[in-house]
Amino acid sequence: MVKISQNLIRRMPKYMRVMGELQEAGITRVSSAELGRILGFTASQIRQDFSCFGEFGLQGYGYNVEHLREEIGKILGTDRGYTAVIVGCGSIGQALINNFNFVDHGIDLIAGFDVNPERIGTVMNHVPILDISEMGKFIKAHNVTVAVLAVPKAVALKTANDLIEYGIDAFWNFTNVDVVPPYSNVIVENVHLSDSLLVLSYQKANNE
Amino acid sequence: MVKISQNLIRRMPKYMRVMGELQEAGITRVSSAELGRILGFTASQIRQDFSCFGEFGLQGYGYNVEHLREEIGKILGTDRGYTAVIVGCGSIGQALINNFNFVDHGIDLIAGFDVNPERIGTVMNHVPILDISEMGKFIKAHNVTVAVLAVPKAVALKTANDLIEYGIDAFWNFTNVDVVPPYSNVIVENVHLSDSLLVLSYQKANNE
DNA sequence: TAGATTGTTAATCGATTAACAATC
DNA sequence: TAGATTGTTAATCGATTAACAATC
Repeated sequence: MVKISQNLIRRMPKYMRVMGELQEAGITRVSSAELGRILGFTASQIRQDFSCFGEFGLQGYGYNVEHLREEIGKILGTDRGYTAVIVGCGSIGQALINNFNFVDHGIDLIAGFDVNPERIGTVMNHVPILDISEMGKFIKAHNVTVAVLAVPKAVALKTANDLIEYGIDAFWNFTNVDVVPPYSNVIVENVHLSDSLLVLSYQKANNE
Repeated sequence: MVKISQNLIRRMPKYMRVMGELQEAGITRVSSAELGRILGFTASQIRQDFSCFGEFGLQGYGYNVEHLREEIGKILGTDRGYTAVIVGCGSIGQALINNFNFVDHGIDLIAGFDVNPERIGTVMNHVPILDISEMGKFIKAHNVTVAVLAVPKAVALKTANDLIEYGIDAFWNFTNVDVVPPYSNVIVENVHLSDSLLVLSYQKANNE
């Protein structure tokens, strides 16, 4: 198979999103030209992108929306039954528990962990909040795929190291701490809100 | 001046972050080679990047950390005295108010807006929460630079259009709704958490 | 001065776009 | 069949890297 560039990987979720919207709108087929119009990409790029993973279209017809969506889902791993826990249930953790639809991404959010006794034992949006001291046992018992790291900066590194010890090898990292360097087989996706806001500031400052 | 690529713009906040860390650590000078080691970039790329904006270094010496940080700040607009309001103070909005350090990005968060009477009139982390019906008047009176959009999906488009009418032309968009298409002179920075999680899922699914 | 490191030009590499034969 | 649109190869474009003269 061809080399999958970082740029291409970041475009895949966008294809996924559009396929969902088309499906909801009851549209059953779509051409690369139409997809290009929707996303602001060239038709060429879209066909090139898909061809890196297989042949999903039909000459003279285009792409079947449902089928393409399924295939992209397989590529992105949304069909794998992944599970997640949120570590740190402060305001960021709670915002994710209450607002982010993990199920839509094929991920089952099975628990939150915190140190605050007022939170421990509660249930937020069907997710039980457990004592962080039980985390090791829980993770070993439940085959957890992803740890959502939303703890305070000061304990980010220590918590990440603990999680790695418990067998976690994929982090969705909301702390502004680089938690990865030496562990090359640990996957970290950083959510750098800072970078995002600074890009906006740049655009504003250089708009005219 | 040279053309500034999107890739370069997205690297600038990372340089900014490292300069801050170096400064905190009391380091006063740094070479492109050392920066490259820290960030995982080539020294060549770093010099090339900086040269798009000016000459900030000194042959045989490298870059003065404080000076370079200041210059990058100017490029990113952190010295412009921008102000922001948060529109929608549900859990995402509150998480930002309580956790995100706007001041570190040179931005003054001056108000939140909501429809919920229980929130209106309160103060969160020094930020007053006001009735959304007063938003138009407030924005016209206070020269607001950025609107942080954190309202429910259903009212995202309507709220964005209102804000544009009140004179807002820069959005930090936490809704999963594209709020921009036709308004070409409105800047939108989308925080697509979905995309981020799907990339993580992809990496996990294709790790071995 | 000798050593270090920049800013910049040229070379390479990779990603996007264009073109088109294959085929539904 | 004629029209449409894919998958793929080739051409172009842009971004990264290498090299080096300038100079602190």
